[in-house]
Amino acid sequence: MGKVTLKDVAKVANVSFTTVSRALSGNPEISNDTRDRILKICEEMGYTTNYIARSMIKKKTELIGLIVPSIDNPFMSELAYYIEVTARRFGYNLILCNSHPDLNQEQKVMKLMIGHQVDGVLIIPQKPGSYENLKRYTALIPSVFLSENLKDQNGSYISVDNQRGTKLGTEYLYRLGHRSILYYGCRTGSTTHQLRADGYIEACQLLGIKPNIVYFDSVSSSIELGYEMAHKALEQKRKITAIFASTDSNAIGLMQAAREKNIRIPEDLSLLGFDNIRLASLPQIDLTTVAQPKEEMAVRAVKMLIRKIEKQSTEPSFEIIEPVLVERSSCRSKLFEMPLTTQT
Amino acid sequence: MGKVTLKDVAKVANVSFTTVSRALSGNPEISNDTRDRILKICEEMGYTTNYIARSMIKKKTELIGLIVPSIDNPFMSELAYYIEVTARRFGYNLILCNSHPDLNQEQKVMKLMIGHQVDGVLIIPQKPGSYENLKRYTALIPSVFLSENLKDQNGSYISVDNQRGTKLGTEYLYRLGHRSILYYGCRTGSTTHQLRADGYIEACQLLGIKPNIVYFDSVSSSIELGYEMAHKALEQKRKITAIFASTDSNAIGLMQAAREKNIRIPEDLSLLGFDNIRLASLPQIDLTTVAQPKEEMAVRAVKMLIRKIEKQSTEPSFEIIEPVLVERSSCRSKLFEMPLTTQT
DNA sequence: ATGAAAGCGCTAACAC
DNA sequence: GTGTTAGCGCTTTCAT
Repeated sequence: MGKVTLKDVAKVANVSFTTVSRALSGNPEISNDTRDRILKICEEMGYTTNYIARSMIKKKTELIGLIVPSIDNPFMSELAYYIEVTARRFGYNLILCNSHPDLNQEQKVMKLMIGHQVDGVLIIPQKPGSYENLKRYTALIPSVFLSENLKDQNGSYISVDNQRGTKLGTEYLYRLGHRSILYYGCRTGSTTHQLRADGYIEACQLLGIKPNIVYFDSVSSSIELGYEMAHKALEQKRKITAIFASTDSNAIGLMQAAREKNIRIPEDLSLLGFDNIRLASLPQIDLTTVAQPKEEMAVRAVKMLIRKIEKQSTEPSFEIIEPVLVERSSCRSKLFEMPLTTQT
Repeated sequence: MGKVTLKDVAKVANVSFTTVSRALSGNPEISNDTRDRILKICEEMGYTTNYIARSMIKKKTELIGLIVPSIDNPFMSELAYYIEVTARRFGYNLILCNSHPDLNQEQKVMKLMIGHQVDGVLIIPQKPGSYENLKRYTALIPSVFLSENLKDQNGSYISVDNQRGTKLGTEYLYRLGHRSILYYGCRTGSTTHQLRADGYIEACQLLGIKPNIVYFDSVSSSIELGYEMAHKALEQKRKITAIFASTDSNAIGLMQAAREKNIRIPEDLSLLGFDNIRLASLPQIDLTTVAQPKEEMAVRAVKMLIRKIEKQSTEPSFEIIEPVLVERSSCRSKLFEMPLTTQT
């Protein structure tokens, strides 16, 4: 198991180990003959560079830490995929840690990563309190938060324009003829959710319709929660013609509850989601939704982090990504319902 | 950004840096006074151990490499979640790489991980050829393959008992009264799929019913493929009463095709899957399936790898996990259809 | 064009 | 108990 080192190669090639190092690093101050000869010997002996040793000197590991609440969440695993691919494209590898179940754990893995000398950290925060929780460490090392607005706190982040997203969605429903739109599942205590609700309210005011919001008093969204809370919301049914769910998960949970109540989507009720998780595109779901462009977010987060690493900067900066409406089949136009006579 | 080192602390504490090292490592050959004093100074100065430097000497990085085809696949991200949690419980961290799109890439990331001096590698193989593809490197470093049978090739692996799984499933359908069961989506060229088909055939022979298999000529399963291939398979409808899909993805794709053809599941057709991916439990899907116990597989894979690391062993070994039938609503009993008179 | 030597931050073996 | 020294595998001066 003893790995082949520069010294081993040097011995065989009858040169100093410095020369071998030069051959491998493409240093020009070496004759082509020796370089070729050495490279061939390296290949034969199965030499592999020890990045650890190199890091000691270069003070760079080419490692990026990725902290996610839980990688088995489809939204996060998709982000993680694009992050890994992008990072590797720029020569960086990923150390992955789940920060669940609590802020303590999140701190612990952050410390761990710093100990491993990662060049920078990408954090998908676990809770609204995550930024405060990690502040002490993000000051030490280039860090970027992903997917949460850090409004008013001076950290770096990439986030979708949540407010614009709900405004967009509300306008879309309005254009389809909906005038009584319920906003479903605003999580109290989350900046992101606050912004989403704000966008909805703003659009309502602009369009002259009355806002109607169902709040959730929980720390995370899930299909189960969306299902449980749905029954209450669906009681309002007579009045409302469309529901704008704060997340796709909530929407999908509600979808199930609606089915049990024999409320057809979109015939009886239009349903709009937010996030565009994978599930939304499943034929059995086919949910119209306001998409967070995951690939773009991941790519920009990695690029921002690498810029910070290269400048050794911990200065805050941020980028806001435009959301995109993805039309599927869960919303229908109410316009065709109007009797033609009204137009004459 | 210059991090605090042992030397820095030593200077402040007025001791040699060895003493500081001893204080931190809990070495007993040191007075309580100095230890406490030093620990306090470390805390104040914000010292963090440089694992990189430690690794150089210990020749252990406490890092495990995880190679997955694509982390955004829900099955894999779920496995990855349990792997990370288990690994960290044993003091190991994870380096994550996606091996897509090809065997070349898989080799590249494997080399990379070895370069980073990971203590061992966990591989979710990309293709049947992956083992052969990585052989050269798995010989160098403790490695465990996960989720693929490596029958006849001498590598280490953890896999569900695929053959037993399909036997189990077929028997289940038989018990429900099905006698004409189509096996849907056997991928040619995959050992795993071969074993699954074998289990189905074996059960059929034991039960005295005729095997009926639809083969897929592709390298991976997906909902889309399951959907596309379904139309042909559903033509056989008159004769068959149940379909056993080789994977949940295939089952879900077929489900959609069935709906378009107005074939009701389970009323007109029973459907059984394999894997128990997250989607299967979605209320809108609710697919009965033969589950791969993901958590158990992940835990056992990590434990096996750590055992190898501790023994510095590259000897092959394997563990086969028992599949579990998860009943949901996509299969129905045909028994009640039989007129009672037949029993008199 | 090549070699010798220093040193990255740490642990471990050996003195005292 | 504490300090001294060597050295992990590599890159990077500085000589030659």
